[in-house]
Amino acid sequence: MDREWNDSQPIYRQLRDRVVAMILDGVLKEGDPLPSVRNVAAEYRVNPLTVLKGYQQLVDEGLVESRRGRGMFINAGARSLLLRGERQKFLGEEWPRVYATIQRLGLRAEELLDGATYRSKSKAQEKEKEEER
Amino acid sequence: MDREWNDSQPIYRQLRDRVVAMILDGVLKEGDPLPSVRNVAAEYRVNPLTVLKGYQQLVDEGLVESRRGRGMFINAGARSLLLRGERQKFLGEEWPRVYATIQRLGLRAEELLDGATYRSKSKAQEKEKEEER
DNA sequence: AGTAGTGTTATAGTTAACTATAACAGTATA
DNA sequence: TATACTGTTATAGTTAACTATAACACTACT
Repeated sequence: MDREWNDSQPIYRQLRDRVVAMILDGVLKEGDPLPSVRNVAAEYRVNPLTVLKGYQQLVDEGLVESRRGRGMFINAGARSLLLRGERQKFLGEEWPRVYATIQRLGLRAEELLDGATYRSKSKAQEKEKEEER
Repeated sequence: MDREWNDSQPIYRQLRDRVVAMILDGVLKEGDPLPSVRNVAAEYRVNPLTVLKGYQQLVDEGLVESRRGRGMFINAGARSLLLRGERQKFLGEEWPRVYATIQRLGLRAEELLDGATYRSKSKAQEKEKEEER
């Protein structure tokens, strides 16, 4: 995990998103405990209350269960619940905005796929003239 | 323009982004005046200071010039300045995050980009089985 | 001169996010 | 029982974003 925060969103929400990412990536499996509130707070140099707030979101979403004195644990079904929910949220809210931006900036699918893809599909990366639209 | 605000970012930054979008889209051309601080404040039911703050960002970025008593005007060269800057910002910061999300959700970037691309390159849109990873 | 537009500054209050510090409450284990 | 982990609550202070209200400064137009 990265130790840096983004100023475009509150820390507790970024924290929530990171845990979600770890669940989706399979780094955290159902039944696994989350790293403890205090540990995370120490490691990321953040207030314990901020961590708790992020974790509480996960509890409220039904992804995580809290057992006092033991820790917080990923619920059964969390991953598929997430896949459904996050997909819908992404396609309905984030992607339309992102796509509009892409259009506006006159970016091409090739550029985007090339650059960011680690499994470099290595499709002909045609060099194209910088069009100003 | 939309009359709604998003809770994921401060209003003044969303306002800045909307003006930027209008410049990129050619709705606002160089030399054009921005809608006045008071008008925007009234129309969007937002405090004038908030609008001013959004506008000031544009001034600080060199996109807009303010003439007291007259209004705020789009600078010459604003659009190409924006194209360069926003492209870099998008490719360097936003797209990597978005791309990671797409991967995580098991969505296909090609489809998302393809689907709506105006100059539909019509690359073989292979239908692939819904993998749950 | 007067009026109605502009941007700008001042004062002051509310809320959300974050922080520091400390204590409370439950569980596991030596 | 003692210790060391867990989550949770309490108290209080800072900062950024936003708000309301008002005044100031400048420009254009009748």
